[in-house]
Amino acid sequence: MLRVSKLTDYAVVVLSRLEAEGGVQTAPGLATATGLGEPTVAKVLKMLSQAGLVEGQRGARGGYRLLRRLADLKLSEVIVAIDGPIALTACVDGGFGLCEAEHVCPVRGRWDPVNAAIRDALSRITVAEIAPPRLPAFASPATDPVVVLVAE
Amino acid sequence: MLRVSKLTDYAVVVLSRLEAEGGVQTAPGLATATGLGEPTVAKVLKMLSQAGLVEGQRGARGGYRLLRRLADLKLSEVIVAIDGPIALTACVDGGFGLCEAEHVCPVRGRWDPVNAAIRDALSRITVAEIAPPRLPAFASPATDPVVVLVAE
DNA sequence: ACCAAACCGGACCAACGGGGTCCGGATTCA
DNA sequence: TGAATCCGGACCCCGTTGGTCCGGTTTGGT
Repeated sequence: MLRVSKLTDYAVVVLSRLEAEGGVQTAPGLATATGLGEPTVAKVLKMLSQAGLVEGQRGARGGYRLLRRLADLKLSEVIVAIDGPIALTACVDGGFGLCEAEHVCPVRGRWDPVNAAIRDALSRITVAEIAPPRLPAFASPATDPVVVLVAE
Repeated sequence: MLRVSKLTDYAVVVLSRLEAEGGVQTAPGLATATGLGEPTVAKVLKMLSQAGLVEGQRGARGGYRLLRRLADLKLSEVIVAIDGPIALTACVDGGFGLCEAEHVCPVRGRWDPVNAAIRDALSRITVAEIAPPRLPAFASPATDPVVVLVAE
């Protein structure tokens, strides 16, 4: 269906929350602030950390810190960090001889301009453009309102 | 992984073969010509027929016929025909009611410009541009190296 | 009139990957 | 020392994808 994973969507939410609050924030804190599951948020942050988009500080008083402004962060970077390389066809990855029709497949390498076009389009959009301008205090649900944890 | 389905890839192969040979061709014939499984080719052709990209003629001496030149066929049309609507996130363009975390999700509708950018990029590429210029049935020496495109 | 070829519209099933959870270990600060 | 927190895995459930198959219908040829 030509879709990115949900994790990428979550990453945008978490990143925007990181920038909105600023400083160092813990994974549990971000989870409650965004309404997402804590293990899921932790997973997303781990991936973003491995990709160098955020930095993790271990130990007590630890947490995650944004390394770049969202306005300087391309959406393609987030997608690559979560979903892996942007390649529309399955034949491109691995390099294994797994494709049984390898010697028959006539379109090998022909998707390259398509991949380039997609990559170009996604690199022209910054995370700041699609991030919610401000995390709305979603007042609709009857559940306990999410309290904004102010650092100080 | 931000990829289109294999069926879409097959569709490009089948379409290019349809145009290369011209006229009306049967699904089994296209299967043997492309090296793909016959049921798979039939499935792809059925989808393309439902989308109005090809026309099926039933009965003996039947087969499928290309309705438009590949140069006039946008790649996005093929993707939509096989994979469905192009929407990177499960929440399709402001759709309501389907997302269970509707009141929690803070990025609703924010992926719309991204979707638009992808659609635009894919509609600027024709099938003729990525279709193999000629189908090498057997003699393909696999010279073209497989390139992995990593978005920056 | 009959049969074979071919499309049509489904249902069906196995395999893969995504989504989510959990745990033990390492690190840092009070 | 102990609590808080990140880190790096392993693990399982489930939906989608892919590939196949079958009966029905249409059409042309003998």
